[in-house]
Amino acid sequence: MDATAVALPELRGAAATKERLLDAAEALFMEHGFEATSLRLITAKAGANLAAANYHFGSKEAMFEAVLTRRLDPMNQERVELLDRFESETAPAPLGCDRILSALFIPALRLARDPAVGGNNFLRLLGRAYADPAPFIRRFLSEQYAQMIARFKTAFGRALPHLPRKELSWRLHFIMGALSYTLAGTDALKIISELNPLATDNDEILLRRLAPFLLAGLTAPLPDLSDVTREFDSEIARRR
Amino acid sequence: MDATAVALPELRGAAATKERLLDAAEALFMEHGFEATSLRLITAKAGANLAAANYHFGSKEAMFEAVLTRRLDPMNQERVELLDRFESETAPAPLGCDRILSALFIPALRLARDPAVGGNNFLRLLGRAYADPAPFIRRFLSEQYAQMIARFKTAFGRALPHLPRKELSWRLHFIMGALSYTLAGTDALKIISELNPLATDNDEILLRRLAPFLLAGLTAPLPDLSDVTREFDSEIARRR
DNA sequence: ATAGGATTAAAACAGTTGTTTGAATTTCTC
DNA sequence: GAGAAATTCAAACAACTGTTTTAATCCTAT
Repeated sequence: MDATAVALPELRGAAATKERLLDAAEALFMEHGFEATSLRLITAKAGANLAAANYHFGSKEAMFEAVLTRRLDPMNQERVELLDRFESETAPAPLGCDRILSALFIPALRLARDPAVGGNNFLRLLGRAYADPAPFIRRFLSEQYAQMIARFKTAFGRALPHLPRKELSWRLHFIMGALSYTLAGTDALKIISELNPLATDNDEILLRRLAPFLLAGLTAPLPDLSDVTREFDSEIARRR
Repeated sequence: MDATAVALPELRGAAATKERLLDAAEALFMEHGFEATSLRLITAKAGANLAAANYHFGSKEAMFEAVLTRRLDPMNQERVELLDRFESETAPAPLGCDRILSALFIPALRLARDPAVGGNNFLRLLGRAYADPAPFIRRFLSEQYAQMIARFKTAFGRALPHLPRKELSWRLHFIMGALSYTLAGTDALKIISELNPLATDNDEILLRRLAPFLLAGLTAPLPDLSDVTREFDSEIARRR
Protein backbone atom coordinates (compact mmCIF):
# COMPACT_ATOMS: atom_id res chain seq x y z
CA MET A 1 0.00 0.00 0.00
CA ASP A 2 2.37 2.67 1.25
CA ALA A 3 5.09 2.90 -1.33
CA THR A 4 7.49 4.75 0.96
CA ALA A 5 7.61 1.92 3.50
CA VAL A 6 10.52 -0.14 2.27
CA ALA A 7 9.65 -3.22 4.26
CA LEU A 8 6.86 -3.85 6.68
CA PRO A 9 8.45 -5.40 9.75
CA GLU A 10 6.21 -8.41 10.20
CA LEU A 11 3.32 -8.79 7.82
CA ARG A 12 3.68 -9.31 4.10
CA GLY A 13 6.95 -7.73 3.09
CA ALA A 14 8.99 -9.04 0.21
CA ALA A 15 10.68 -11.86 2.08
CA ALA A 16 7.86 -12.32 4.58
CA THR A 17 6.86 -15.81 3.53
CA LYS A 18 10.47 -16.89 3.75
CA GLU A 19 10.46 -15.82 7.39
CA ARG A 20 7.11 -17.46 8.02
CA LEU A 21 8.45 -20.65 6.51
CA LEU A 22 11.46 -20.55 8.82
CA ASP A 23 9.24 -20.04 11.85
CA ALA A 24 6.93 -22.88 10.93
CA ALA A 25 9.85 -25.15 10.07
CA GLU A 26 11.57 -24.37 13.35
CA ALA A 27 8.51 -25.36 15.36
CA LEU A 28 7.75 -28.49 13.35
CA PHE A 29 11.32 -29.74 13.09
CA MET A 30 11.55 -29.33 16.83
CA GLU A 31 8.38 -31.31 17.37
CA HIS A 32 8.77 -34.16 14.90
CA GLY A 33 12.41 -34.20 13.86
CA PHE A 34 13.84 -33.67 10.40
CA GLU A 35 12.83 -36.82 8.60
CA ALA A 36 9.34 -37.00 10.04
CA THR A 37 8.46 -33.41 9.13
CA SER A 38 7.10 -33.05 5.61
CA LEU A 39 7.33 -29.94 3.48
CA ARG A 40 3.57 -30.03 3.08
CA LEU A 41 3.17 -29.76 6.82
CA ILE A 42 5.57 -26.84 7.01
CA THR A 43 4.09 -24.88 4.13
CA ALA A 44 0.57 -25.48 5.40
CA LYS A 45 1.45 -24.14 8.85
CA ALA A 46 3.18 -21.15 7.27
CA GLY A 47 0.17 -20.47 5.04
CA ALA A 48 2.34 -20.79 1.97
CA ASN A 49 2.27 -22.88 -1.15
CA LEU A 50 4.17 -26.15 -1.21
CA ALA A 51 6.44 -24.97 -4.00
CA ALA A 52 7.47 -21.95 -1.94
CA ALA A 53 9.72 -24.17 0.16
CA ASN A 54 11.85 -25.24 -2.76
CA TYR A 55 11.64 -21.83 -4.36
CA HIS A 56 13.09 -20.02 -1.36
CA PHE A 57 15.52 -22.62 -0.09
CA GLY A 58 16.19 -25.02 -2.93
CA SER A 59 15.75 -28.19 -0.92
CA LYS A 60 14.49 -29.50 2.39
CA GLU A 61 18.00 -29.97 3.69
CA ALA A 62 18.96 -26.41 2.80
CA MET A 63 15.82 -25.23 4.54
CA PHE A 64 16.81 -27.09 7.68
CA GLU A 65 20.25 -25.56 7.60
CA ALA A 66 18.70 -22.11 7.17
CA VAL A 67 16.56 -22.70 10.25
CA LEU A 68 19.67 -23.53 12.25
CA THR A 69 21.89 -20.81 10.83
CA ARG A 70 19.40 -18.06 11.56
CA ARG A 71 19.95 -18.35 15.30
CA LEU A 72 23.06 -20.48 15.68
CA ASP A 73 25.33 -18.16 13.75
CA PRO A 74 24.65 -15.08 15.90
CA MET A 75 24.77 -17.12 19.10
CA ASN A 76 28.19 -18.61 18.43
CA GLN A 77 29.50 -15.26 17.25
CA GLU A 78 28.26 -13.70 20.46
CA ARG A 79 30.00 -16.38 22.47
CA VAL A 80 33.34 -15.56 20.93
CA GLU A 81 32.82 -11.82 21.29
CA LEU A 82 31.91 -12.25 24.93
CA LEU A 83 35.00 -14.35 25.54
CA ASP A 84 37.14 -11.73 23.85
CA ARG A 85 35.73 -8.99 26.03
CA PHE A 86 36.12 -10.97 29.23
CA GLU A 87 39.74 -11.66 28.36
CA SER A 88 40.52 -8.06 27.53
CA GLU A 89 38.92 -6.96 30.79
CA THR A 90 41.11 -9.17 32.97
CA ALA A 91 44.25 -9.01 30.81
CA PRO A 92 47.03 -9.85 31.21
CA ALA A 93 45.82 -12.29 33.88
CA PRO A 94 44.30 -15.47 32.41
CA LEU A 95 40.54 -15.76 32.54
CA GLY A 96 39.04 -18.07 35.17
CA CYS A 97 37.12 -21.18 34.16
CA ASP A 98 33.91 -19.80 35.60
CA ARG A 99 34.05 -16.73 33.39
CA ILE A 100 34.87 -18.82 30.31
CA LEU A 101 31.92 -21.05 31.04
CA SER A 102 29.78 -17.95 31.42
CA ALA A 103 30.79 -16.79 27.96
CA LEU A 104 29.67 -20.18 26.68
CA PHE A 105 26.37 -20.21 28.53
CA ILE A 106 25.14 -16.65 28.54
CA PRO A 107 24.37 -16.38 24.80
CA ALA A 108 22.40 -19.62 25.03
CA LEU A 109 20.67 -18.29 28.09
CA ARG A 110 19.77 -15.08 26.33
CA LEU A 111 18.29 -17.09 23.48
CA ALA A 112 16.28 -19.21 25.89
CA ARG A 113 14.98 -16.11 27.57
CA ASP A 114 13.75 -14.25 24.53
CA PRO A 115 10.63 -15.91 23.12
CA ALA A 116 10.49 -13.39 20.27
CA VAL A 117 13.69 -14.82 18.86
CA GLY A 118 12.68 -18.45 19.03
CA GLY A 119 13.02 -19.07 22.74
CA ASN A 120 13.33 -22.54 24.09
CA ASN A 121 12.00 -24.10 20.91
CA PHE A 122 15.16 -23.47 18.99
CA LEU A 123 17.44 -24.74 21.73
CA ARG A 124 15.51 -27.98 21.83
CA LEU A 125 15.79 -28.27 18.09
CA LEU A 126 19.50 -27.66 18.36
CA GLY A 127 19.96 -30.30 21.01
CA ARG A 128 18.19 -32.78 18.81
CA ALA A 129 20.17 -31.85 15.75
CA TYR A 130 23.27 -32.68 17.75
CA ALA A 131 22.18 -36.29 18.01
CA ASP A 132 20.70 -36.63 14.53
CA PRO A 133 22.36 -39.32 12.46
CA ALA A 134 21.89 -37.56 9.10
CA PRO A 135 25.33 -36.92 7.64
CA PHE A 136 24.49 -33.50 6.26
CA ILE A 137 23.44 -32.34 9.73
CA ARG A 138 26.63 -33.61 11.31
CA ARG A 139 28.74 -31.95 8.65
CA PHE A 140 26.85 -28.71 9.00
CA LEU A 141 27.16 -28.56 12.78
CA SER A 142 30.84 -29.42 12.66
CA GLU A 143 31.48 -26.48 10.38
CA GLN A 144 29.33 -24.17 12.46
CA TYR A 145 30.99 -25.04 15.76
CA ALA A 146 34.60 -25.66 14.76
CA GLN A 147 35.92 -22.12 15.20
CA MET A 148 34.00 -21.40 18.38
CA ILE A 149 35.09 -24.64 20.03
CA ALA A 150 38.71 -24.09 19.10
CA ARG A 151 38.60 -20.59 20.54
CA PHE A 152 37.19 -21.79 23.85
CA LYS A 153 39.58 -24.68 24.02
CA THR A 154 42.62 -22.43 23.99
CA ALA A 155 40.97 -20.23 26.61
CA PHE A 156 40.38 -23.21 28.89
CA GLY A 157 43.91 -24.38 28.20
CA ARG A 158 45.25 -21.08 29.56
CA ALA A 159 43.04 -21.35 32.64
CA LEU A 160 44.06 -24.94 33.33
CA PRO A 161 47.74 -25.12 32.40
CA HIS A 162 48.38 -28.23 34.47
CA LEU A 163 45.67 -30.24 32.73
CA PRO A 164 46.90 -32.39 29.85
CA ARG A 165 45.45 -31.29 26.57
CA LYS A 166 43.85 -34.64 25.96
CA GLU A 167 42.09 -34.57 29.30
CA LEU A 168 40.90 -31.07 28.47
CA SER A 169 39.49 -32.29 25.17
CA TRP A 170 37.53 -34.90 27.03
CA ARG A 171 36.16 -32.55 29.63
CA LEU A 172 35.20 -30.03 26.99
CA HIS A 173 33.42 -32.77 25.14
CA PHE A 174 31.50 -33.71 28.26
CA ILE A 175 30.52 -30.10 28.79
CA MET A 176 29.17 -29.68 25.28
CA GLY A 177 27.34 -32.96 25.68
CA ALA A 178 25.67 -32.11 28.94
CA LEU A 179 24.83 -28.65 27.63
CA SER A 180 23.22 -29.79 24.41
CA TYR A 181 21.45 -32.64 26.12
CA THR A 182 20.11 -30.32 28.77
CA LEU A 183 18.92 -27.90 26.14
CA ALA A 184 17.21 -30.66 24.18
CA GLY A 185 15.54 -31.31 27.43
CA THR A 186 12.28 -33.13 27.03
CA ASP A 187 13.19 -36.76 27.41
CA ALA A 188 15.27 -37.82 30.37
CA LEU A 189 14.14 -34.69 32.10
CA LYS A 190 10.62 -36.03 32.10
CA ILE A 191 11.82 -39.37 33.34
CA ILE A 192 13.18 -37.83 36.49
CA SER A 193 10.66 -35.06 36.85
CA GLU A 194 7.90 -37.60 37.20
CA LEU A 195 9.42 -38.51 40.52
CA ASN A 196 10.32 -35.05 41.70
CA PRO A 197 8.63 -32.58 39.41
CA LEU A 198 10.82 -29.81 38.11
CA ALA A 199 8.72 -29.32 35.01
CA THR A 200 7.72 -25.86 36.13
CA ASP A 201 11.31 -24.68 35.93
CA ASN A 202 12.41 -23.46 32.57
CA ASP A 203 15.64 -23.72 30.65
CA GLU A 204 17.02 -20.63 32.30
CA ILE A 205 17.04 -22.11 35.80
CA LEU A 206 18.35 -25.32 34.34
CA LEU A 207 21.36 -23.57 32.87
CA ARG A 208 22.07 -21.80 36.14
CA ARG A 209 22.27 -25.18 37.85
CA LEU A 210 24.23 -26.82 35.10
CA ALA A 211 27.06 -24.28 35.14
CA PRO A 212 28.29 -25.01 38.71
CA PHE A 213 27.94 -28.73 38.10
CA LEU A 214 30.13 -28.63 35.02
CA LEU A 215 32.55 -26.21 36.61
CA ALA A 216 33.25 -28.73 39.34
CA GLY A 217 33.95 -31.46 36.81
CA LEU A 218 36.09 -29.20 34.68
CA THR A 219 38.30 -28.03 37.53
CA ALA A 220 38.52 -31.38 39.27
CA PRO A 221 42.04 -32.65 39.97
CA LEU A 222 43.38 -35.19 37.53
CA PRO A 223 41.92 -38.50 38.71
CA ASP A 224 44.09 -41.47 39.51
CA LEU A 225 42.96 -43.53 36.55
CA SER A 226 44.51 -46.69 37.88
CA ASP A 227 42.01 -46.61 40.74
CA VAL A 228 39.03 -46.26 38.50
CA THR A 229 40.38 -48.82 36.11
CA ARG A 230 40.95 -51.35 38.84
CA GLU A 231 37.43 -51.07 40.17
CA PHE A 232 35.90 -51.32 36.72
CA ASP A 233 38.03 -54.21 35.61
CA SER A 234 37.48 -56.33 38.67
CA GLU A 235 33.75 -55.87 38.43
CA ILE A 236 33.55 -56.51 34.72
CA ALA A 237 35.64 -59.63 35.02
CA ARG A 238 33.33 -60.92 37.74
CA ARG A 239 30.52 -61.98 35.42
CA ARG A 240 32.62 -63.19 32.55
CA MET B 1 18.27 -82.32 10.82
CA ASP B 2 18.98 -83.56 14.33
CA ALA B 3 15.60 -83.95 15.96
CA THR B 4 17.02 -84.04 19.48
CA ALA B 5 18.61 -80.59 19.24
CA VAL B 6 15.85 -78.35 20.54
CA ALA B 7 17.23 -75.17 19.05
CA LEU B 8 20.35 -74.50 17.05
CA PRO B 9 22.06 -71.55 18.68
CA GLU B 10 22.78 -69.41 15.66
CA LEU B 11 21.81 -70.67 12.25
CA ARG B 12 18.26 -71.37 11.12
CA GLY B 13 16.36 -72.24 14.23
CA ALA B 14 12.72 -71.42 14.64
CA ALA B 15 13.17 -67.77 15.61
CA ALA B 16 16.40 -67.28 13.67
CA THR B 17 15.08 -64.71 11.19
CA LYS B 18 13.60 -62.78 14.06
CA GLU B 19 17.07 -62.50 15.56
CA ARG B 20 18.60 -61.63 12.20
CA LEU B 21 15.99 -58.92 11.77
CA LEU B 22 16.86 -57.48 15.16
CA ASP B 23 20.55 -57.45 14.32
CA ALA B 24 20.00 -55.77 10.98
CA ALA B 25 17.55 -53.28 12.48
CA GLU B 26 19.95 -52.42 15.28
CA ALA B 27 22.74 -51.60 12.85
CA LEU B 28 20.55 -49.64 10.43
CA PHE B 29 18.59 -47.70 13.05
CA MET B 30 21.91 -46.72 14.55
CA GLU B 31 23.21 -45.54 11.21
CA HIS B 32 20.22 -43.70 9.78
CA GLY B 33 17.81 -43.13 12.66
CA PHE B 34 14.31 -44.48 13.04
CA GLU B 35 12.39 -42.47 10.47
CA ALA B 36 15.04 -42.68 7.77
CA THR B 37 15.40 -46.45 8.01
CA SER B 38 12.91 -48.36 5.85
CA LEU B 39 11.66 -51.84 6.53
CA ARG B 40 12.78 -52.84 3.03
CA LEU B 41 16.34 -51.90 3.93
CA ILE B 42 16.19 -53.88 7.15
CA THR B 43 14.67 -57.02 5.68
CA ALA B 44 17.08 -56.92 2.76
CA LYS B 45 20.09 -56.73 5.07
CA ALA B 46 18.67 -59.54 7.18
CA GLY B 47 18.06 -61.67 4.09
CA ALA B 48 14.38 -61.90 4.94
CA ASN B 49 11.16 -61.09 3.17
CA LEU B 50 9.61 -57.68 3.63
CA ALA B 51 6.48 -59.11 5.23
CA ALA B 52 8.59 -60.89 7.85
CA ALA B 53 9.04 -57.62 9.69
CA ASN B 54 5.35 -57.13 10.26
CA TYR B 55 4.80 -60.82 10.81
CA HIS B 56 7.27 -61.07 13.67
CA PHE B 57 6.84 -57.66 15.27
CA GLY B 58 3.50 -56.30 14.13
CA SER B 59 4.75 -52.85 13.21
CA LYS B 60 7.88 -50.84 12.64
CA GLU B 61 7.52 -49.10 15.98
CA ALA B 62 7.15 -52.39 17.83
CA MET B 63 10.24 -53.63 16.01
CA PHE B 64 12.21 -50.62 17.20
CA GLU B 65 11.10 -51.20 20.75
CA ALA B 66 12.12 -54.84 20.47
CA VAL B 67 15.59 -53.77 19.33
CA LEU B 68 15.93 -51.57 22.38
CA THR B 69 14.41 -53.96 24.88
CA ARG B 70 16.66 -56.83 23.90
CA ARG B 71 19.71 -55.13 25.42
CA LEU B 72 18.31 -52.31 27.53
CA ASP B 73 16.25 -54.54 29.78
CA PRO B 74 19.14 -56.74 30.93
CA MET B 75 21.45 -53.74 31.27
CA ASN B 76 19.15 -51.80 33.57
CA GLN B 77 18.38 -54.92 35.55
CA GLU B 78 22.08 -55.54 35.98
CA ARG B 79 22.53 -51.98 37.18
CA VAL B 80 20.03 -52.45 39.96
CA GLU B 81 21.45 -55.83 40.93
CA LEU B 82 24.94 -54.39 41.07
CA LEU B 83 23.76 -51.54 43.26
CA ASP B 84 22.02 -53.99 45.56
CA ARG B 85 25.17 -56.04 45.93
CA PHE B 86 27.37 -53.03 46.58
CA GLU B 87 25.00 -51.85 49.27
CA SER B 88 24.79 -55.22 50.96
CA GLU B 89 28.58 -55.45 50.92
CA THR B 90 29.12 -52.17 52.76
CA ALA B 91 26.00 -52.29 54.93
CA PRO B 92 25.06 -50.74 57.22
CA ALA B 93 27.32 -47.87 56.09
CA PRO B 94 25.88 -45.88 53.18
CA LEU B 95 27.42 -46.47 49.79
CA GLY B 96 29.80 -43.82 48.43
CA CYS B 97 28.92 -41.82 45.36
CA ASP B 98 31.80 -43.33 43.43
CA ARG B 99 30.51 -46.85 43.97
CA ILE B 100 26.97 -45.84 43.01
CA LEU B 101 28.27 -44.28 39.83
CA SER B 102 30.19 -47.46 39.15
CA ALA B 103 26.99 -49.47 39.41
CA LEU B 104 25.50 -47.14 36.83
CA PHE B 105 28.45 -47.25 34.46
CA ILE B 106 29.78 -50.78 34.63
CA PRO B 107 26.86 -52.50 32.91
CA ALA B 108 27.07 -49.98 30.09
CA LEU B 109 30.80 -50.53 29.95
CA ARG B 110 30.36 -54.27 29.76
CA LEU B 111 27.93 -53.80 26.89
CA ALA B 112 30.36 -51.53 25.08
CA ARG B 113 33.11 -54.08 25.55
CA ASP B 114 31.35 -57.12 24.21
CA PRO B 115 30.93 -56.91 20.44
CA ALA B 116 29.04 -60.22 20.40
CA VAL B 117 26.19 -58.61 22.27
CA GLY B 118 25.91 -55.50 20.15
CA GLY B 119 28.94 -53.58 21.28
CA ASN B 120 29.20 -49.90 20.76
CA ASN B 121 26.55 -49.92 18.06
CA PHE B 122 23.73 -50.38 20.49
CA LEU B 123 24.94 -47.71 22.88
CA ARG B 124 25.03 -45.20 20.05
CA LEU B 125 21.55 -46.19 19.04
CA LEU B 126 20.44 -45.75 22.62
CA GLY B 127 21.97 -42.32 22.91
CA ARG B 128 20.16 -41.28 19.78
CA ALA B 129 16.88 -42.69 20.93
CA TYR B 130 17.21 -40.48 23.98
CA ALA B 131 17.04 -37.40 21.78
CA ASP B 132 14.47 -38.68 19.32
CA PRO B 133 11.32 -36.57 19.19
CA ALA B 134 8.96 -39.45 18.38
CA PRO B 135 6.43 -39.70 21.22
CA PHE B 136 6.36 -43.48 21.26
CA ILE B 137 10.12 -43.57 21.81
CA ARG B 138 9.94 -41.11 24.67
CA ARG B 139 7.13 -43.03 26.31
CA PHE B 140 8.97 -46.30 25.90
CA LEU B 141 12.22 -45.02 27.36
CA SER B 142 10.44 -43.42 30.29
CA GLU B 143 8.86 -46.71 31.21
CA GLN B 144 12.10 -48.60 30.75
CA TYR B 145 14.13 -46.26 32.93
CA ALA B 146 11.67 -45.21 35.61
CA GLN B 147 12.37 -47.91 38.17
CA MET B 148 16.12 -47.91 37.70
CA ILE B 149 16.37 -44.14 38.02
CA ALA B 150 14.24 -44.11 41.15
CA ARG B 151 16.40 -46.79 42.72
CA PHE B 152 19.61 -44.88 42.05
CA LYS B 153 18.12 -41.63 43.20
CA THR B 154 17.41 -42.95 46.68
CA ALA B 155 20.93 -44.40 46.79
CA PHE B 156 22.45 -41.05 45.91
CA GLY B 157 20.17 -39.39 48.41
CA ARG B 158 21.63 -41.56 51.17
CA ALA B 159 25.17 -40.79 50.04
CA LEU B 160 24.52 -37.04 49.89
CA PRO B 161 22.20 -36.34 52.82
CA HIS B 162 23.05 -32.62 52.91
CA LEU B 163 22.10 -32.07 49.26
CA PRO B 164 18.53 -30.85 48.74
CA ARG B 165 16.48 -33.37 46.84
CA LYS B 166 15.77 -30.93 44.06
CA GLU B 167 19.44 -30.24 43.52
CA LEU B 168 20.02 -33.97 43.46
CA SER B 169 17.37 -34.37 40.78
CA TRP B 170 19.18 -31.81 38.68
CA ARG B 171 22.57 -33.37 39.08
CA LEU B 172 21.21 -36.80 38.33
CA HIS B 173 19.63 -35.39 35.22
CA PHE B 174 22.94 -33.90 34.13
CA ILE B 175 24.66 -37.22 34.71
CA MET B 176 22.18 -39.15 32.60
CA GLY B 177 22.48 -36.48 29.94
CA ALA B 178 26.25 -36.50 29.76
CA LEU B 179 26.25 -40.29 29.82
CA SER B 180 23.75 -40.78 27.02
CA TYR B 181 25.31 -38.03 24.96
CA THR B 182 28.75 -39.52 25.41
CA LEU B 183 27.46 -42.92 24.41
CA ALA B 184 25.75 -41.53 21.32
CA GLY B 185 29.13 -40.20 20.60
CA THR B 186 29.67 -39.51 16.94
CA ASP B 187 28.74 -35.88 16.52
CA ALA B 188 30.22 -33.31 18.86
CA LEU B 189 32.97 -35.78 19.56
CA LYS B 190 34.09 -35.45 15.98
CA ILE B 191 33.91 -31.68 16.23
CA ILE B 192 36.53 -31.64 18.93
CA SER B 193 38.48 -34.65 17.80
CA GLU B 194 39.31 -32.93 14.56
CA LEU B 195 41.42 -30.55 16.59
CA ASN B 196 42.93 -33.06 18.97
CA PRO B 197 42.16 -36.49 17.63
CA LEU B 198 40.81 -38.95 20.12
CA ALA B 199 38.99 -40.95 17.51
CA THR B 200 41.19 -43.94 18.17
CA ASP B 201 39.88 -44.22 21.71
CA ASN B 202 36.77 -46.25 22.14
CA ASP B 203 33.75 -45.92 24.34
CA GLU B 204 35.42 -47.79 27.15
CA ILE B 205 38.14 -45.23 27.70
CA LEU B 206 35.55 -42.51 27.28
CA LEU B 207 33.48 -43.88 30.13
CA ARG B 208 36.53 -44.16 32.37
CA ARG B 209 37.14 -40.46 31.87
CA LEU B 210 33.53 -39.47 32.20
CA ALA B 211 33.05 -41.08 35.61
CA PRO B 212 35.54 -38.87 37.52
CA PHE B 213 34.25 -35.79 35.72
CA LEU B 214 30.67 -36.46 36.76
CA LEU B 215 31.69 -37.52 40.24
CA ALA B 216 33.25 -34.09 40.80
CA GLY B 217 30.07 -32.35 39.69
CA LEU B 218 27.88 -34.62 41.73
CA THR B 219 29.78 -34.17 44.97
CA ALA B 220 30.45 -30.45 44.51
CA PRO B 221 29.35 -28.21 47.40
CA LEU B 222 26.05 -26.47 46.94
CA PRO B 223 26.86 -23.40 44.85
CA ASP B 224 25.99 -19.92 45.95
CA LEU B 225 23.33 -19.39 43.35
CA SER B 226 23.09 -15.68 44.00
CA ASP B 227 26.64 -15.32 42.69
CA VAL B 228 25.94 -17.17 39.48
CA THR B 229 22.67 -15.35 39.07
CA ARG B 230 24.25 -11.96 39.50
CA GLU B 231 26.90 -12.59 36.89
CA PHE B 232 24.41 -13.95 34.41
CA ASP B 233 21.87 -11.23 34.93
CA SER B 234 24.29 -8.35 34.63
CA GLU B 235 25.67 -9.76 31.42
CA ILE B 236 22.34 -10.54 29.88
CA ALA B 237 20.98 -7.11 30.71
CA ARG B 238 24.00 -5.54 29.04
CA ARG B 239 22.82 -6.07 25.50
CA ARG B 240 19.15 -5.53 26.05
C1' DA C 1 0.59 2.66 -17.90
C1' DT C 2 3.71 -0.91 -18.80
C1' DA C 3 7.51 -3.94 -19.26
C1' DG C 4 10.05 -7.27 -16.46
C1' DG C 5 11.50 -9.61 -12.72
C1' DA C 6 10.04 -11.79 -8.38
C1' DT C 7 6.75 -14.50 -6.21
C1' DT C 8 2.74 -17.62 -5.86
C1' DA C 9 -0.32 -21.18 -7.43
C1' DA C 10 -2.13 -25.74 -9.03
C1' DA C 11 -0.88 -29.89 -10.83
C1' DA C 12 1.70 -33.66 -11.95
C1' DC C 13 6.21 -36.34 -11.48
C1' DA C 14 8.55 -40.51 -10.20
C1' DG C 15 9.62 -42.97 -5.96
C1' DT C 16 9.19 -44.64 -1.55
C1' DT C 17 6.71 -45.61 2.63
C1' DG C 18 4.41 -49.18 6.17
C1' DT C 19 1.05 -52.52 5.95
C1' DT C 20 -2.05 -56.30 4.22
C1' DT C 21 -3.44 -60.24 1.60
C1' DG C 22 -3.73 -65.01 0.17
C1' DA C 23 -1.37 -68.67 -1.54
C1' DA C 24 2.97 -71.55 -1.24
C1' DT C 25 6.10 -73.59 1.69
C1' DT C 26 8.49 -75.19 5.61
C1' DT C 27 8.53 -77.02 10.29
C1' DC C 28 6.98 -79.50 13.99
C1' DT C 29 3.67 -82.87 16.43
C1' DC C 30 1.25 -86.90 16.76
C1' DG D 1 4.08 -90.22 6.97
C1' DA D 2 -0.29 -87.42 7.60
C1' DG D 3 -2.14 -83.28 9.54
C1' DA D 4 -1.71 -78.87 11.64
C1' DA D 5 0.53 -74.96 12.80
C1' DA D 6 4.10 -71.69 11.88
C1' DT D 7 6.59 -69.24 8.58
C1' DT D 8 7.91 -67.40 4.01
C1' DC D 9 6.90 -65.39 -0.27
C1' DA D 10 5.43 -62.33 -4.17
C1' DA D 11 2.32 -58.93 -5.16
C1' DA D 12 -0.51 -55.25 -4.51
C1' DC D 13 -2.56 -51.55 -1.44
C1' DA D 14 -3.34 -46.66 -0.61
C1' DA D 15 -0.96 -42.87 1.04
C1' DC D 16 2.74 -39.95 1.28
C1' DT D 17 7.47 -38.15 0.02
C1' DG D 18 10.61 -34.09 -2.13
C1' DT D 19 10.97 -31.94 -6.36
C1' DT D 20 9.76 -29.91 -10.93
C1' DT D 21 6.99 -27.74 -14.26
C1' DT D 22 3.96 -24.41 -16.30
C1' DA D 23 0.97 -20.76 -15.98
C1' DA D 24 -0.95 -17.02 -13.32
C1' DT D 25 -0.25 -13.19 -10.32
C1' DC D 26 2.01 -9.64 -7.76
C1' DC D 27 5.22 -5.89 -7.12
C1' DT D 28 8.25 -2.33 -8.56
C1' DA D 29 11.05 0.68 -11.31
C1' DT D 30 10.89 2.94 -15.66
